[in-house]
Amino acid sequence: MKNVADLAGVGVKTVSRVINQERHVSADTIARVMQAAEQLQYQPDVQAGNLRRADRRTDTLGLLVGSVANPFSAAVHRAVEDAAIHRHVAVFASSLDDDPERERASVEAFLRRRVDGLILTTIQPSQAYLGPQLEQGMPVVFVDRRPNGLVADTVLTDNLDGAARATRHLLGAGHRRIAFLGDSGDIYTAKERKRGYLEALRLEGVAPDAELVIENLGEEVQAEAAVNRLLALADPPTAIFSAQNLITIGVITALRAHGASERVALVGFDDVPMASLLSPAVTVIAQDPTAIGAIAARQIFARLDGNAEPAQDFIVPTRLIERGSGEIRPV
Amino acid sequence: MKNVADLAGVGVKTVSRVINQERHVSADTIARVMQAAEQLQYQPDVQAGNLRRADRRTDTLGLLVGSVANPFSAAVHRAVEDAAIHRHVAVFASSLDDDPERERASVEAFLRRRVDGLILTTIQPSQAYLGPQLEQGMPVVFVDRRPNGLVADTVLTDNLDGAARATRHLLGAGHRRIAFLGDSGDIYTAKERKRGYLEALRLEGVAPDAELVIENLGEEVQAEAAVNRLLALADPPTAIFSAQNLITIGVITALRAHGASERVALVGFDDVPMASLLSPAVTVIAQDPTAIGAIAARQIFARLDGNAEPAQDFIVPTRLIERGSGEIRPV
DNA sequence: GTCGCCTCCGACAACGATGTCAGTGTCTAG
DNA sequence: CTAGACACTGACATCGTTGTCGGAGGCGAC
Repeated sequence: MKNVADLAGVGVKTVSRVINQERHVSADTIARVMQAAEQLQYQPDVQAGNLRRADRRTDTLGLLVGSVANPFSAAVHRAVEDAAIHRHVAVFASSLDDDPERERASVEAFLRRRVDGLILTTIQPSQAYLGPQLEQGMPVVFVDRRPNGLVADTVLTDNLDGAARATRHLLGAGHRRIAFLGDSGDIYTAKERKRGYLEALRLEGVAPDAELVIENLGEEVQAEAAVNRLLALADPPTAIFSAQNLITIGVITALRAHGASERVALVGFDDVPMASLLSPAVTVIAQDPTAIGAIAARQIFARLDGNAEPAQDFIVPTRLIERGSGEIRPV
Repeated sequence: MKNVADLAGVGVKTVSRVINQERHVSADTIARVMQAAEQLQYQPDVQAGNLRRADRRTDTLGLLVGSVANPFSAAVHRAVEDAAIHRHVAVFASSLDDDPERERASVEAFLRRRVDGLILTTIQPSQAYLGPQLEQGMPVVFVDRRPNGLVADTVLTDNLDGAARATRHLLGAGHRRIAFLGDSGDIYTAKERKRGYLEALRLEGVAPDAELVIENLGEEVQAEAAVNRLLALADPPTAIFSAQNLITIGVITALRAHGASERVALVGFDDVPMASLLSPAVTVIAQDPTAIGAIAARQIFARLDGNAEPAQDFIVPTRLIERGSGEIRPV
């Protein structure tokens, strides 16, 4: 900036005024400064400005999602980015990988860089460590999973309702032996979805069978193995509710291998890529990651703009997409 | 930092020394400072430090990809993140959307934030505007597309070879009427893939038919329409080479609708999600986005660590995955 | 005892920008 | 002609941190 000022023959403050489009600079001076800035390829340093600026904004956001390579997370990321770009806010994106240590490291990295706000998916047993930041007025929005030990804005899929709906859909097709395949019970969404499954069974008067409930499936191959076990039972399930994306894919693979995909009904939680092109096409409870990201970003910016209402929950509804696999009736 | 110093009863410089683990601080003082920092939940401001620090590093990277929601881009992003996290480097990720204005805005946003390096996918006709940064020693690596008006490290899929291989594969199955479906000829990868297609035809002595070459397909529905047109020709193609991800999906949808998916052969460039679960399963030329991201990050860090060799091209090979659709023989 | 070296520590300037304030010049109303 | 308002400008302090430098004290070698 000093160089620009020297070249234009003005003081640094005047350059600052021109760059920030403040008033009280003559047209002539503006032209000279602009030309000098152009000539020197001057780019202001937002961090340095931020140091002295009154509002202390860095125009930067920290986003922590499951994994930037996961389609659900990627859609959330994209929605956040689209909201941020309009405000000239840049987004730091990190992957959680359901690793508590990564949560800690990422949040710390964000805070050291003085982001204006945080959008977080979490795995640690408690997020109380963010208390000081919240009190200082930093906007924090949790997405996909509810925080513990802290009250803050949270954007959630309606997991309970979606899982119940999936289960009711299968019950409605006449199924009574419906298996539940889910991932680790430590994860908020997994717990909720299992709860929805059990509740729907209860309301219909169907006693849950522990044999049909398999959890802690982290990867596709584990889901495949689980299906293999289920189909080998004396009284195998006639339908499967798969409570997560990758698990659904594992289930499809395993059912195919057994030649059972036209016989055993399947409803998955969270949409699967290419679902409508598979045969049978896959019935799912679709989430709306774009809405989740958009709402989270909107709330962050509302807070930055002064909204000081009490923390709020945003529940994003799911949508049942009937494509075929969920409408198979028991034999 | 001032507060920590006061609380610990030492000077600010001593706090700085403790935080940065410099030598010449007594164990007793270290303990006092650490305790004060803990008590005040002190987080150093990396940007302020960077202002004065000799190396001027912000431990920050700018990454511009096609779209963070696209699986290919997401995999690149993930690979970059994994490399960065080990060096405590945070990544700004942005989406290009093949919009020149977005390229300009994103790069500017990165530069204003003084990132240590750039990993870019570009769309503008020239990247000469980055000349000054390159000269100042900022590492810039281009991924997926070659830059124009600038010599810099570049990581590319072997588009020419991959496209030629796809075409040869179809020729080898006996096809002579092979359609080419690609996106905008303005895009580097599209040009290269078309070149590979034409070259393979030429080497085999097959005259290209302009009727069978359709370009500028940006979205799935356009690809579907193109297939409809192709199948309505007097002498329709017996095979299709689809030069991009989304186009391949559109082709599959359209072939299905015509009941032609078991009759018309298909090879796609870039893998498609769930490809092996479709019927017929989709034969593709798979790219390796993880390798691309990893190589780009490695090169950025090598440059930051002082590597000053001339700019280099990294060509990442493709892999032909035969799954069925590409092995259909002409009737 | 003195010199030199080393450890430990803090005062101060500086990084690149902005907020404050005061100074100059011009215009308008009385 | 003068006072007051307002446009325009730059000097200076400041943001949170680190580089430089010098001072105080301890220790070993001569």
